[in-house]
Amino acid sequence: MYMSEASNSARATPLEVPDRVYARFFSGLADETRMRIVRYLLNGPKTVGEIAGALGMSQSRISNHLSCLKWCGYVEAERRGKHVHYRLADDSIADLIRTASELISRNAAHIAVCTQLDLKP
Amino acid sequence: MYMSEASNSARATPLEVPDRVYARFFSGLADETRMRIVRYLLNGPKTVGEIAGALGMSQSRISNHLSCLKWCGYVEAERRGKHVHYRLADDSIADLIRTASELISRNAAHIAVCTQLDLKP
DNA sequence: TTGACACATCACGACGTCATGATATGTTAA
DNA sequence: TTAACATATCATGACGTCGTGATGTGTCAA
Repeated sequence: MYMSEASNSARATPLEVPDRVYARFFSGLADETRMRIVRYLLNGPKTVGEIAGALGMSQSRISNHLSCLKWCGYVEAERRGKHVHYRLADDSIADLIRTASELISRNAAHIAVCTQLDLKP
Repeated sequence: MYMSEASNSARATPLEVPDRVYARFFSGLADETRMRIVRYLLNGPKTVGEIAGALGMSQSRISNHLSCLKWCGYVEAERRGKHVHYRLADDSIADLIRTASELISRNAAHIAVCTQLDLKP
């Protein structure tokens, strides 16, 4: 899904995160399907099939989004036999979502109808 | 991209946020230009012209993105004479960015070999 | 080895989002 | 009022991202 040039170097403790990387990172949560997956994984590790079944979506769709989430660092995968178990990669992802929900709760009505540059209130 | 809402929650508490709204909210930060604007506004309120000048971008481009950020609740606008001053709408937006930077930094090793996030500064 | 299962990847069409440049709205001062 | 400035909005074309369905890869058991 995502395409980009390969990176050349990254320091062990990068103090400056380029805005482009921030944007890429947040784009991981800027999709309803991926958001559903991430929030579903708050319940604990799940296999691809479990996620697909729980969300009522095709296996390829879930797998595609999981691979996107993995690249962005939201989830980690571990193969166990035929299955691959996915889990959230870090506890602070829950913090991120909690902070967002607080911000959203103050402006939910507007956000729901936000259509980016094509505003039609 | 946008699908209808899948059956998601059963009767929600007032604070429950639909995943599609989460996605919309995070899409506000899922663009490099908007990310630059938001981070620039961490320095304090600025007019449209100031932002456009500082970032070297056209006025219409900045204005378009500001209107998007406003709808998503990231910024607030206040007109003073001919100018419109924009500021971050909430202090916790800085928290959101800081948490993200920690997550990104924590994944430096993985991101270093990531072919989808370009880390060049 | 074969078959079945679980998951990953790919190509394609549909549609969303971007930057640009032209134009419209609003504000102030002369 | 008019002119100049600051900002907002719109139409267009380029490009990115989505979901689907087909196909590829990996694992295990018989």
